[in-house]
Amino acid sequence: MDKEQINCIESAHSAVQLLKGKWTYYVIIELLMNDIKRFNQLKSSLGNVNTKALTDTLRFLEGKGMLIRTVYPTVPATVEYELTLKGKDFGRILQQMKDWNDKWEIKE
Amino acid sequence: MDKEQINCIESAHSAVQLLKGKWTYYVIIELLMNDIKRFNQLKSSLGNVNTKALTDTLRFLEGKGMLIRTVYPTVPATVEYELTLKGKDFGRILQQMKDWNDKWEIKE
DNA sequence: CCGTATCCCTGGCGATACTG
DNA sequence: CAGTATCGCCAGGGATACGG
Repeated sequence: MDKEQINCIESAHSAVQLLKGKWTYYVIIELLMNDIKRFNQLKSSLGNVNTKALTDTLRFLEGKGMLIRTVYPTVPATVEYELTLKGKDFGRILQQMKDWNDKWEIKE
Repeated sequence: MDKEQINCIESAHSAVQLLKGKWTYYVIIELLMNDIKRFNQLKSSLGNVNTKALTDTLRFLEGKGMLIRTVYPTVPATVEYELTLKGKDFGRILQQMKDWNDKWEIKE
């Protein structure tokens, strides 16, 4: 890896930010696996996150253009979340992280 | 990306943890660019992090096998930090994050 | 020079109750 | 069902001073 490349890596910063939150990573994984999920489906899948943490996370990812929130005017309300193309493409990064981890984890 | 692949991505978890800390990312970048740096060199490169935050970060990364800490018994003490092979290989992930970001960032 | 030792403070997150 | 609204905690970081 040459120096110029590395120098430019600083622009990885905004991608890194996406993984700072405690739940962002798990939400993305869930939506990669299931395409579409409703609020409470996500909530139970993630082992009962509290509602505030989950809504904060979803709003954050929506703001970053990672997912789409769709509200259906039913009673009671139905809301579906799914990844955008950008969000789905992020899966490649997670895949590479997995590969890296498998490669370097301690074996005994 | 098929479902089985995605399911396994959960093992990306420990790679994700490496980016949670406020300074881990920047330390790795610095050491990718410079191979070897001493404590105060890192400190000033990172825009004067406070000492505690930096030592915590360095100890954390050392514990994860990302870097090597070498102490030279000079007076005053000299300490050098450099990435391990594992740490250097992590650069590929950051590179891909940069590529992803360039691909999807908003242009206007 | 390279930290350790304190103290402090903030914001991310949790628990819970309540609404359209 | 899908949140919003409060309140509170506490771990991660910051500022500073001191030690080998």
